[in-house]
Amino acid sequence: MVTIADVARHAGVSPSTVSYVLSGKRSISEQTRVRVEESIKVLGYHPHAGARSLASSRANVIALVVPLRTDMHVPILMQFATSIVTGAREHDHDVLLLTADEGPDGLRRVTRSALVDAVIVMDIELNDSRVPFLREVGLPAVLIGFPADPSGLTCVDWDFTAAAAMCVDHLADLGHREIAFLGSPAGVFERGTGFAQRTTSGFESAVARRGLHAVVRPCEPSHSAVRDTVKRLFDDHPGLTGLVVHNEGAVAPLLETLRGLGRHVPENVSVIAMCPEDLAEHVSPRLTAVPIPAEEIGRRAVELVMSKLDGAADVPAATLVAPHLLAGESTATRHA
Amino acid sequence: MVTIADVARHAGVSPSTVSYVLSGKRSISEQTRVRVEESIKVLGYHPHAGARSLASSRANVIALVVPLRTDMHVPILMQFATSIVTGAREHDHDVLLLTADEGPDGLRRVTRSALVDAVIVMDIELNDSRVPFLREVGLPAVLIGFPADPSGLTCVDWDFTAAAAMCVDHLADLGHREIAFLGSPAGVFERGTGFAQRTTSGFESAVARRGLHAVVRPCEPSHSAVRDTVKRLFDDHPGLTGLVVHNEGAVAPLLETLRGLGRHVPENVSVIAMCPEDLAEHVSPRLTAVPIPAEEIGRRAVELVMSKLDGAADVPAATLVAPHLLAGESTATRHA
DNA sequence: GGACCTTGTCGAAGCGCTTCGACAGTTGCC
DNA sequence: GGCAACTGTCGAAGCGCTTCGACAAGGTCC
Repeated sequence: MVTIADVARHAGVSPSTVSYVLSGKRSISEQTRVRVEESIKVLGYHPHAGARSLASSRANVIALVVPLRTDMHVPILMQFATSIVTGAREHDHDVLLLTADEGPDGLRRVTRSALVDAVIVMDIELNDSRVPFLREVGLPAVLIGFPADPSGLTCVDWDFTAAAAMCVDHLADLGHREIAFLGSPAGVFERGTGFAQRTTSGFESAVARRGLHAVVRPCEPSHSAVRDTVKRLFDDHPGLTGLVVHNEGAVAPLLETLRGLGRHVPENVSVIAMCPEDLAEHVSPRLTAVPIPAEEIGRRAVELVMSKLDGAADVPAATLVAPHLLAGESTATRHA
Repeated sequence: MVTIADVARHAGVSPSTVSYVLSGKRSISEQTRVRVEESIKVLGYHPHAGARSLASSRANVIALVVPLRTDMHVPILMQFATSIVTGAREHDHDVLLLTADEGPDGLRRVTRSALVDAVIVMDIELNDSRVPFLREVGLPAVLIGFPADPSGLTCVDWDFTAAAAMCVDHLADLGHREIAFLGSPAGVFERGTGFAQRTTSGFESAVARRGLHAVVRPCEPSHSAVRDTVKRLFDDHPGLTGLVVHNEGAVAPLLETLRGLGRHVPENVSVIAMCPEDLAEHVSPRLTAVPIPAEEIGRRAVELVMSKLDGAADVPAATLVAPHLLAGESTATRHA
C-alpha cells in the first residue's frame, strides 16, 4: 500500500505538506504543489479512506435508503438512485446503499459508526418510523417525500399538487368538462404515502377551481383491473372526455383498453399522464404528460445534503420541484 | 461519540478485552463477556468504522457496480441489488453503490483507498474494460455474467443456455414442431452481452437436437416493434405454433398482439417466457415461464465474495444457477 | 532598521481501533 | 510438589491520516 509518507518522501516534503496539497486547507507554493501532485500520480497514491475518516471525522460517504416495496414504479427508483450516485460523486462522495427493511436501526448503525456523514431517505410515508430518529439525532439528512409533520427536517419532492393541477388545467383549457383521475393502487394510499394523497387533492381542488365534473379512481396496474375500472367509468359517466393517469403500470393497459373500446385518443378521449418521460414517449400515441423529474429531484437532494454537510445555515426546509408540461399527441380540444 | 474506552471503563475492563469480546478472537470468560455486552448496550456503542478499517485493514464493505443502461429490464437490476444488500448484511457487510460509468477507475479508487474489501460487478460484457483490471489486481471480485475469457475470475450467472433449452424442450414435448424465439433488442447483442448470445445458442442447439423448425428474431420492447415482428413472423411461417420470448418489455405487447390477431393463447399458439416470475404471473393468461432467479443469483454472488474474503481456496470459478420451469396457462399440446 | 505581518513548511499529537506479546492465575500431570 | 500448558486479561504499539502550533524566511511600514 502507498501511504502519504511514501508520497512525502518521493516529493521531498513532509507528510503534512502532502495532506495540505490534497485538501487545499493551507497555502502551498506552486512549485511544491506540482511536485507533490507529480509524486501522487507516479506512485498511484489513494488516501486510505478509513484513516482519513478517523482523523477528520468525515467519511465522505452518504447513505441512500431505498424502499423494497414493489408497488412503486421501479425504473423511477433507479433513476433516483443513479442521479444521487452521480451527484454525490461530483461532490467527491460515495453512496452506501441501504434497504428500508433495516428501518431506523440501519440508520443508527451507519451513522453511529461514522460509516456515513449524512443520509438521503426515499419513499417517506406520512407516519414514517424513521422520522423521529432523524429529527432527534440531528444528523444531516434529506428526505425525498414529506412526512405528515416535516418540522425540523429537510425535505424535497416533486410538486405533485401542482402537477395534478397542471393536468386538470390542460384538459380544462382544451374545453373538457367531465374528467376522471386514474391513480395509484388503493394500497399506496392506505400505507399513508403523501404523494398519492397530495396528487388527489391537487386534482380535486383544481377541478373545483375550474368548475369541472370529475371522478377519482384508484387502480391496480394490471391489464384486467384497468379494463374493468375504465369500462365502469364510461358506463357510469358517458360524458367523460378527459383522463388523467398517475400510475405508470396502468398507462399501457389504459391505452389498449381504450383502443379495445373503440374510443380513439385523442379524438374521442384525451389522456394526460403523470409518468416518466420515456414511458410517455414510448407508447402510441405519444402521451401528453407532466413528466416526473426523478433525475432533478435526486440532484437536488444531493445538493441539499451537501450544503448541510458544509454547515450552511440557510438550507431550505422544503423544496418542491415544479412540474412542466410535455406536449404529446394524446390530448386535443373537446369536440362537441 | 462513545468509544471503546468508554465501554471498557464502564465495564471495568481494558479496551482490548472489549475488542476481543466483539471479535471473538480470544477466549473471554462468560462473566466478563456478559458485563461488556451489557455496557455496550447501555452506552449504545457502535465501533467507529474508519478506525476499525484502519486497524484491521478490513472495511466490511463491498462495492456493487450497477449498469446505467436502460436497455436492460430495470426491475431485475433492482432485485439483484436488494438481494445483494440483504445478503451482505447477513454477513455483517455493507454495500457501496457504484455506477458503471466510472469504469475501471471507479473500482481502482474504492479499492486502493480501502473503502471496500471486495466488489461485485453486474452486467459483464464479453469484452469488458473492467475485466483486465480485476484480473490484474487480484482483489476479491465476483462478476455477475461471463466475459469472453473468464480465466482467473469468479463468475456467477443464470444458465441461460439451459434455460433456453428448457423452453424448447417444453414446447417440443407438447408436440410443437415449428417455433420462434423473440429475443433481446439488436443493440444488446451488438454491445457484446454474453447472456443474449448464450440464450440464442442454447435455443438453437436445442432446436437442432429436437429436430424442430425454428426462427430467431431480436426485438425492441415497444408495442409497435413487437406487433410488426410478430405479424411478419406469422406471415412468413404460417405453421408457427410456439413462441419463446426472452424480453421482459415485449411480453405484454406480445400477448396483446396475439389477441389482436385473433390467435388464442394457448389454443392456437403456445407462449413460454424467460422473465421474472412476477411478470409471468401478472399477465393474462398466466405465463408458462422459466423465471430468472435474480434473488438467488445475487445471494450466490454474495456467498462467493464472502468466501473469497475469508480466504477460501476452493471458490468455484464458474457458478451457473440452474433454471426451472414454472407452470402457467400459456402453453398447451399442439392441436393438429 | 527594528517591529510586525504574511507565506510556506514541518513535527508531533491524536483520531478509535486491533493485535501482539506479556503475564498472573489456574489446571493437569508424572 | 514442581513444571508445563492453558486461560483470561492487560498494556502498548501502530494502522494512515489531519491538524495545530511553531517557525524560518521574506515583505512592509514608519
